[in-house]
Amino acid sequence: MSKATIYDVAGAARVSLATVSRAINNPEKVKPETRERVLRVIEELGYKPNAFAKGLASRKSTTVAVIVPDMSRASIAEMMNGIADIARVYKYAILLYILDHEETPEEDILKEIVAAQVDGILYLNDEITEKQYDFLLKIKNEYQIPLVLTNTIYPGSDEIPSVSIDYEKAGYEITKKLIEDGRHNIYMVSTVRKYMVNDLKEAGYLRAISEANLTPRIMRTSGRISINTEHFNEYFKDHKVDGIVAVRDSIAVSFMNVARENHVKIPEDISVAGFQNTKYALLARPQLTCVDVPIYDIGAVGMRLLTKLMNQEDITEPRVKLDHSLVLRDSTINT
Amino acid sequence: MSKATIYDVAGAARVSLATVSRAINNPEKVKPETRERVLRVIEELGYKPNAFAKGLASRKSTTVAVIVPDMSRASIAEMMNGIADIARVYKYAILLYILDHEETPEEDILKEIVAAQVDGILYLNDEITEKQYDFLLKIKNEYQIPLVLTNTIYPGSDEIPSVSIDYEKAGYEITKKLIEDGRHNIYMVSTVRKYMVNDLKEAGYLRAISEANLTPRIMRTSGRISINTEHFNEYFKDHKVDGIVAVRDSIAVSFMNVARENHVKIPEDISVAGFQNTKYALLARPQLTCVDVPIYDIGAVGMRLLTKLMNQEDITEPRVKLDHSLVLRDSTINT
DNA sequence: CTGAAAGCGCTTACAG
DNA sequence: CTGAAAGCGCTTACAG
Repeated sequence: MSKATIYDVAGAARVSLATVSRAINNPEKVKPETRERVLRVIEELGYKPNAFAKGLASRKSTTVAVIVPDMSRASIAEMMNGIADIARVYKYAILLYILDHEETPEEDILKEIVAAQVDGILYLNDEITEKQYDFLLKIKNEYQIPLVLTNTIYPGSDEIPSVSIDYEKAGYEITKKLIEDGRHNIYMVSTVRKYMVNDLKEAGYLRAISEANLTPRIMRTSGRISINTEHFNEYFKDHKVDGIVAVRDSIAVSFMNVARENHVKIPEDISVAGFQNTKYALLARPQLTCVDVPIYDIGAVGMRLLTKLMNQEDITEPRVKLDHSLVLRDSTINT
Repeated sequence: MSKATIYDVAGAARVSLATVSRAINNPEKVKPETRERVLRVIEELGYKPNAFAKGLASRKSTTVAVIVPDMSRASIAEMMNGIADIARVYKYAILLYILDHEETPEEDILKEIVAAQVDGILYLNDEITEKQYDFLLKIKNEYQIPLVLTNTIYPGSDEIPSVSIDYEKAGYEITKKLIEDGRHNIYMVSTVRKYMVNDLKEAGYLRAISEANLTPRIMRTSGRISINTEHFNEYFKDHKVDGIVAVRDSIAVSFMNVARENHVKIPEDISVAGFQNTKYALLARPQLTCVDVPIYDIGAVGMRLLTKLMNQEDITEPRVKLDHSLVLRDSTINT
């Protein structure tokens, strides 16, 4: 049996194709006996409705598009697991779009997504320019495709719902933790590239620093180890530092390595903290203190929110913020 | 303009819808002037062919399914980047299926994939049971859907093409390297769970060990840090060891941490090596010697192979093996 | 080179 | 509760 169609099922079950369709999609509208008979035939024939025909006729695809910047970022990958698990529960298929920065204009990809007739879009890119945001808004409004930002927050507008943690607060808390360690020269190590969430972490850092009447010091470097290692070595030759809050665990670990090579002791001389609570933090020595970001949950809740939107349910809060926590380990003093 | 259809374009360009279709799909069959006119209208109207109608009518979806076990494994994520980049070149969309071990029977997922009418399937799961393989074969033969195994090798059969490196050889080479370090009690640290590729790494290890007339010692533990840390601590209390080949970088790093905590020096006392050349290897201290697996390329070549299959092109070699290399760092002696 | 028409496999009012 | 029929938006022989 290559592919059984609805006609084959209808024939074998001696009903019309309309009844087959109902037995599948609106079982309660079909007499139990008929339904059973039809379902049995479906089973026997291994029938599966052709997704294209279904999508064309119903104008619903039960497919969502997930747009991600770069799969190999640890946070994105784990978020995908959360998204996929919830998508499965609600029977949505996932069309994956990985952005290749700059090469394919994002507009083209979005057009493609519209053509694919997805029922909803999950946007995981953590840097959004105003232009991109406007484009997303256009998609939402013109094409009426529900849209959720996951682990991204667009500061200006609430129009597109988002799910993340309160990064500003997290940045504030982790900085405060280092201040409690008795540190006075605390640097935030952020990225050269602008990411919305890193801006928020920086804002939280600045709030804590200013509250404590310390001098804010933000260093921007690269997420690439080979680059930031150099950079750390150079930069901290003539900078006094006793505390580091890095926007990513891996950057914090990278810093710790450089510190050790310069015979600086952690946490005795410098307290170090990161963000995310990845495997990097656990494998590092000393183990890294960091903000635990519930990244799986962010994906799951984002997908769940999208299903609500696709069902036209009312959303009470357009900006969902999940709880985070501080994980204290050996890279800070923790008195 | 919500969604322009082919009729809108045909009307505005004063041609039939057949001509519009041709202008898009077989431009050479349309008179240049007509074509230009049509294309201009398409541009103006922002027309994109409805993917469902197109799929239904043409019985091709220009979509491939990618089946993965767990997104958050570093190798899978990076492979996805390679897959996506090539998919884009050939205009294929990606339907992502993440397996939730045990919960949803894989058969159901595969049925779903068949229903989705994908043109091809990339299978990234690195453990395949005989039953699963038979099922994949059935899909390939009954439904005629091209299939490629990526970074997985099924030992028994060549029927489904695969792309990977020569893991047996890599296992052999890295073990040999430790033997050259002068090690005699070399353990392979593998996983409790059976993965095809780890079997191959073990086979290579065994070959090198037996060639050198040493005693093979395979320890199986978990990829989870909390578990394997305990396990290492316990196990190596009464086992002499001077060399470790771990099947994954992160396991090797985890071992190095335990060793250091037991005041064992690396590489002086024990040479340690891993597999993959991930960021873990670079962030570790000492930096980890390992087999470099061109994981992005494996994804890219796998996708490329699939496009050939989908175009009915002939495949000369069903088992593509990409080159790997040994990256020597400070966790081995490297005389 | 172009158009009219059939058909892809479903869903969904509309009757009955 | 069930069936006949229109329609979803395309592609593709078949004529011309």
